[in-house]
Amino acid sequence: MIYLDKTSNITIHDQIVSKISKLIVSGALQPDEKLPSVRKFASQLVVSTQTINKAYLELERQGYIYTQKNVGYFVKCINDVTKNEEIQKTFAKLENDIAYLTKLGIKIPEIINYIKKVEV
Amino acid sequence: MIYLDKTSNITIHDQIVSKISKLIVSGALQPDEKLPSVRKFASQLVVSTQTINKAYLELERQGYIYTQKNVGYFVKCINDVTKNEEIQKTFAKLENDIAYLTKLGIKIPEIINYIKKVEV
Amino acid sequence: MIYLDKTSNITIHDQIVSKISKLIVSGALQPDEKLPSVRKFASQLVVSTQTINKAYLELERQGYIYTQKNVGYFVKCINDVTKNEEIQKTFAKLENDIAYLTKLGIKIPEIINYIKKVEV
Amino acid sequence: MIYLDKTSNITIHDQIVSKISKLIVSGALQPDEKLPSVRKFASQLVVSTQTINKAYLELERQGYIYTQKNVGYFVKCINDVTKNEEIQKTFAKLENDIAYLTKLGIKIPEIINYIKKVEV
DNA sequence: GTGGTCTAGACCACC
DNA sequence: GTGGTCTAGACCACT
Repeated sequence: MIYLDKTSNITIHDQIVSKISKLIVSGALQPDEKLPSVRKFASQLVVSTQTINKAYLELERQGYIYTQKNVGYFVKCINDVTKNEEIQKTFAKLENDIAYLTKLGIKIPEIINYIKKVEV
Repeated sequence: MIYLDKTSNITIHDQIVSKISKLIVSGALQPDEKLPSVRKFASQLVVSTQTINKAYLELERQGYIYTQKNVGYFVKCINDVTKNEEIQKTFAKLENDIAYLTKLGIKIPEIINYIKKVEV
Repeated sequence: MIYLDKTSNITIHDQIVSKISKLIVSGALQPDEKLPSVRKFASQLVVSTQTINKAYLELERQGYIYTQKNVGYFVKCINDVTKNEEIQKTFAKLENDIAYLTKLGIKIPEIINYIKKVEV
Repeated sequence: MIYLDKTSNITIHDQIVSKISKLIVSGALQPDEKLPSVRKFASQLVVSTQTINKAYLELERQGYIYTQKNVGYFVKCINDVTKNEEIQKTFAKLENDIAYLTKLGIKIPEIINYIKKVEV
């Protein structure tokens, strides 16, 4: 289930786009799986249908989903290119945060130790 | 110098708050160092003075800076508590991204190797 | 055979109406020729019978076809008046496009040269 | 001034997109010229602000205009590539209509004569 | 006053 | 029931 922060500075439809796309890329949503209908999803998340519409349109524009009129929205098969892009973006964020941590006085070995604990 | 993304969904004053606070916590801005005047900063960043004002007020509220009337805004001495909070938040983000990377098929040792390369 | 663009903004039954009427006026469909039954046509075009029904009713209203109950829909004899209307409408569109081309910097002689090549 | 057909099957925002883009490509709207504000245009055309918004967003996506937040929408400099695309599309329509006219019994020389008269 | 977002409710074409 | 469009009115951040 998706949790939305309605007080956030990030727009609601962008939050939805971001979460759905993550679910797709990570495989939690399988190719050709049907997404909730605009109306059902809107009532589930307690937002207007237009907000869902905008999110779905954006996901379609970004290549994550496709639409069949009068039928519904479906998950596209994510190719390796898209996946690699996601990996690159995430590594970039990682690098950024690690740089920040070192500025805060944390040494790389400490970070690596932390990550190894995450693994468990 | 600060770069702002005026097309971003994140509000401009929030971008400023986020960047200044990072500069402070990481030590790039030293305690009691004077920040640019509202007007100068506004003209530097090509935004309105109100936007800078709002950013400074928020930074003051969050405890990063203090104000001396008719003199200017200054960097507060960041205590260890604040620093630790930052570290905790950053580690939380790190953990999040690592979880995402593993879902994308990257193994922890690969991530660690990547981090070691960053170190160089 | 008719090709439909189901992603178009133009409604499906309007696309059908437009294509059938062109086939009739241009003589590809001869007077008193029987049109496909609603059900067959619907399954051929992979649309619902209601859509075909609506298209046929509209074609009847516009005077292109007539219906014999329990028998089917048939092509009407297109009189010269209808034909002339079509010709006028098409010339109007032509004029429109030519005006646009001249605004784009294309000279009339170039357009005529292009048309002469089409002739071949 | 723009006239909208609210009874048309073509969506209102698409009508606006189509007309504005023609005005831009043909040079009636000059590069960096400011477009009407969302609200003013909406009240002029007697549509909702969202409809204008959608039209402007689409025009931006198609590369005809650009936006400066809190300032307005402006006409982009149309490069020759875009112009050539427009010319190609219009010639395609022309060819289509000419084919239809010939099916209706009009000979190419007649069409050329007609065009020459348009020239006057 | 500017763009941008959101809601709640409505209507349409289609399945 | 499905997506798609539209309205009218509201609030926000920024100039």
